[in-house]
Amino acid sequence: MNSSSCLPREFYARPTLTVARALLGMRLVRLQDGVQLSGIITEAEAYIGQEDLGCHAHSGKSLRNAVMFGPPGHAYVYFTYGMHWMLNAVTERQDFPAAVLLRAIQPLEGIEIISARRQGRDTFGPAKLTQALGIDGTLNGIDLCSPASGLWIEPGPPVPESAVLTGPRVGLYTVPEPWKSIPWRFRTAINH
DNA sequence: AGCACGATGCTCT
DNA sequence: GAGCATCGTGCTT
Repeated sequence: MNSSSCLPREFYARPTLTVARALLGMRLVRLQDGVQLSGIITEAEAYIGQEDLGCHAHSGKSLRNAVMFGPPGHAYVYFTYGMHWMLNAVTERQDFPAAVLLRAIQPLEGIEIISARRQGRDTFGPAKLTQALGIDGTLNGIDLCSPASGLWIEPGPPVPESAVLTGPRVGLYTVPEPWKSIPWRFRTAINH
């Protein structure tokens, strides 16, 4: 696959809900040690600005969330629950902290390697996705619009509106309403 | 098929 | 010291 076809920065420099929806069906590509792995994005969630009490940026800029305050099209990768890495794509304009959490892929290239890393289990889950593609904190802040970083997103098969499901974001147990239930989760209706 | 729980360590108050 | 944008196991229905 041609790595020059990574999505341009203007793709990410749009409203976060637009980007989250548009990422469904796109191909997430990881080039690591000369081996290319990829998968179709099937689930994503929007985290939008300091008003959003579910967003890491809600209490201001910190060392951890600083990348979200930067320019769009970069990877915000953070560590949680003592063992899991999460991958986000930064959206909107510089200084407006927002991002899309990538929550699931359907493996496309490098299926044997992915299967081995996952010990035969699925890749539907934000930490499963990063484990499958070998994504960790060393990729925090990298530019998704440059293939040199080894991680980028390319166009993929379009997902029709009829195949898009929405609902509340996952895992925000202690986040107050309306943020806890606002339907900012997008997924492709496929049988797992 | 669904729920409860333990693992495990970083970040910020 | 508390709280995680989770996962896999093991137990219950």
